[in-house]
Amino acid sequence: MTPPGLTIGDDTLTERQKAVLNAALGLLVEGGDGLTMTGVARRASCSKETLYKWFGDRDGLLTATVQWQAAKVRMVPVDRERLDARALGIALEKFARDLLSVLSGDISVALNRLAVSHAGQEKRNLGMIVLENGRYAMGRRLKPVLEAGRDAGLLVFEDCEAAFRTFFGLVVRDVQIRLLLGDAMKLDEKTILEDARRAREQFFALYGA
Amino acid sequence: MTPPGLTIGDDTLTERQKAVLNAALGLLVEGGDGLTMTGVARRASCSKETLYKWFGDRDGLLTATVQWQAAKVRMVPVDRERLDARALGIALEKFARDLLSVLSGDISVALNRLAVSHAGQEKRNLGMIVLENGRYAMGRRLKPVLEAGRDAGLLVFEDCEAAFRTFFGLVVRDVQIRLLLGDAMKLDEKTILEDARRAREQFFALYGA
DNA sequence: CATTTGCCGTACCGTACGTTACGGTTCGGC
DNA sequence: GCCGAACCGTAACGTACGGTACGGCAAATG
Repeated sequence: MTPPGLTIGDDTLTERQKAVLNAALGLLVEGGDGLTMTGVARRASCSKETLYKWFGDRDGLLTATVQWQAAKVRMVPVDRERLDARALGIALEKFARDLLSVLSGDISVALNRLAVSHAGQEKRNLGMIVLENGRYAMGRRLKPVLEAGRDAGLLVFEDCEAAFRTFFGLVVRDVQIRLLLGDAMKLDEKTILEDARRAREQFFALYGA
Repeated sequence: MTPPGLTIGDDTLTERQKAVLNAALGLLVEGGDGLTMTGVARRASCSKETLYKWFGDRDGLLTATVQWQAAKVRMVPVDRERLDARALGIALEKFARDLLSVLSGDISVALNRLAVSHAGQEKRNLGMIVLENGRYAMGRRLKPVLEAGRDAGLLVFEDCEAAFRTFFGLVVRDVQIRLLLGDAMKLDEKTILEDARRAREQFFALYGA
């Protein structure tokens, strides 16, 4: 059994365990209520006893599932070499595209729904995990780019965190909450490209030197 | 029993029924899992038989609760008389303050968590109700103001919906998703005022004539 | 070959909760 | 005062699901 509190990564899991967590992810995407211990055991062709041996209890399985998915979506970091206005704009736009793509994906929606509903109860760990690997990871990833842009004289801001949150708002707008609430909005590749370009332009209009 | 599909308003409910729904709201805010039929009956000092007689089943009670809360938070409409740049800025800033105040309130967070978790199952009605009385109601309320600003030559945009969504993003940013995920961020009166002012300034910088 | 280990499949248990049923009480109308 | 409707409080039922126990089997281990 995985010790509680230990971060689950790619190497601390056997292939069989990864398969089990992928089965849980599939069940979660197909509809939040299908994710029962019996359902996971049947989908993964394993016994419930094994689930409890490996993950402790239902919460442990859910936590491991969320962490496993978080470990899978490591986005490529942005390089801050040769930073001119064009390169910075490309980096920001690519970041926006990646963010919208992940956010609008079935897995992200299902995972955020699960974490949000668990944050309503006493168990807030799932919410914190999603926050840490979602919103906060985004900030840690983009802030060096923003600061590099400021150092290069391309951007003007005092509070980097505030600048990132504005960029976040310009990119995401009402997309995430509408998706979480079940709004059947279409977010195809073309829309994402347009949204990312618009967010970049608006961000430069607000923070460009 | 309330016929299914009928919109529950302020006048279609007796005082006793409103008290029951307020009890359900209180239970919901105190922790999503406390909202059981037995819990509501005990809190409202009524019998479960009465609950089922009035609301049909648990889903009906939840739907009525959400609609009842939505009926309570009718925000004051913005008047479009005497629209100069200063009046428009004040209207936008007040809208932003109201939006942030409602969004960060305990009831809104609890209600959105409930609706989000229900959107993950097959029953999407709660999510649609919250969307209709939340995000969409905001759009219907602000769009006339934006168009009046455009008619007065104060704002420049082609797509009113897009302009509203940008304003929404500038105001809300990451606040709602962080609150829904259980982030213990403080959003006191001072912060809301500053956020609203910043959102107004940024929106004017992007869409001002 | 004998033994241990790990795991599958399944049956089982306890609990929580939605739902129903029923006896007792209050209250307005005649 | 009498009646019926509405309602309260509680007990009871059915089910779903988290968690546990156990038999069997196959592969590793000696």
